[in-house]
Amino acid sequence: MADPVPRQRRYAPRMPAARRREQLLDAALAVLVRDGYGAVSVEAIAREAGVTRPVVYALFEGLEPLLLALLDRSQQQALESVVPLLPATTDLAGLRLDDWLLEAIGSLLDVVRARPEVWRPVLGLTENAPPVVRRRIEDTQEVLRAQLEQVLRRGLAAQGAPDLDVEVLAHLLMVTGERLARLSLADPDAYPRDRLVAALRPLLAAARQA
Amino acid sequence: MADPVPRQRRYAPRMPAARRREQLLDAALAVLVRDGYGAVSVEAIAREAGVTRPVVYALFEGLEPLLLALLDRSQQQALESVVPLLPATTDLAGLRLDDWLLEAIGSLLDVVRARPEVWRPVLGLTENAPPVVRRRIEDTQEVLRAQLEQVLRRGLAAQGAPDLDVEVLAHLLMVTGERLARLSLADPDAYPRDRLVAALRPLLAAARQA
DNA sequence: TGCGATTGCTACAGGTGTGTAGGTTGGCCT
DNA sequence: AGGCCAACCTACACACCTGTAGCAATCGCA
Repeated sequence: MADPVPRQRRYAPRMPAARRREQLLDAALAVLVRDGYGAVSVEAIAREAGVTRPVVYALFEGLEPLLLALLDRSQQQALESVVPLLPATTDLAGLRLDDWLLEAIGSLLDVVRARPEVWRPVLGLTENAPPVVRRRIEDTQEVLRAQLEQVLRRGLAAQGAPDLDVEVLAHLLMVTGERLARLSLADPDAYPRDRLVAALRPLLAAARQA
Repeated sequence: MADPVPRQRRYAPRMPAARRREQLLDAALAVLVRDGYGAVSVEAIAREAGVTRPVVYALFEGLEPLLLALLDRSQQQALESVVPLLPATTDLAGLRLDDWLLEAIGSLLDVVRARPEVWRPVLGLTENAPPVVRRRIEDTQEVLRAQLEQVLRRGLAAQGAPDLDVEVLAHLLMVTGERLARLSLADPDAYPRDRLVAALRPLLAAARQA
């Protein structure tokens, strides 16, 4: 009497909580990259993972905590790639600042190109995000900017360069990095790494000599 | 029997269609500036205007057409302020390119500071916008960027400057302008117009000498 | 003063998302 | 084998948004 045909898998395959958590974060990232922050919802994440909402609520307190967890994961990966690009303060003496900047930006482009899915959420999609998430992204960017500002300040002092507005310049370098990274992601053929780096060189050279 | 107390104005004050259209655009802009694109809906606009949804649907085909109408209005105002900053092609010969750029960006900052509510929607809030709106904003930015690229190309040719990657540099100048404008809006006291312009000067020196 | 076009409203049907309460299934472990 | 708990699910009560049909108020003008 019972239906012997395996009724199209009513239950999602079982998983230990920890693994399911990771899978949900992956699902959230997938939705986010594919459809943008605006499309991210508990519902959408559950759907993407082939699971129902209560599963999500059992593992996360709600949407925002889930997104923050995702950000923890992504930002850690992102920072791990980027922080090494900052020079140790000890090296600053013998450092040609503009050469270092060019190399740093080149490496950034490599890193971004290597793992686009990690970077897209941080690079472009910050506006539509829930306020908490946006704040987090902006805070992190500000931390990086401040770091960069320190490097610039010390580097310039060490090589006796003129009085530049280091704070504002750090802002401009950040958006420059962002834009170059985005160009690189959007059209890798038209904007290969070396072209972007080369385009930047004359600007930085100008800042070198008094 | 009837309630003689004027029941808290059941009807919104009447208005000719044309004026109501404008008011609805204003309401949309207000919501957008206050709560971001994500909060914009026909419902929210109607509420902000003190009116019910059918009124909105009577005057616009729906949310997207309304937003596009708003963009028409804002972009026209924005372009009217910005286009005059581009030099006539005839002036290019006697033009010191970097001085012109500095002056242009200075004027941009003035214009933005003068009418923040016109610029905010275009400057920051593009990500959460409906796809059509985002496309429109990006297209317009690309048009401006292409214009800028032309000015740079001709200007550099006219003053015999080195072979710079004008296309990429135009991108960088655009994001630079954007960031400076945003800094200016966010904290006018910390970032007065003249400081921002001054910070930019040393970078632009690159364009001058061969 | 009263009629008619204009302007606005109420009310309904349908869609999608949020959380949660309470039942069901599957698999490990004795 | 059978019990038990973790992992999933169904179902409900809200909330907010979209469009639209049909009714009610208002204002201008004869």
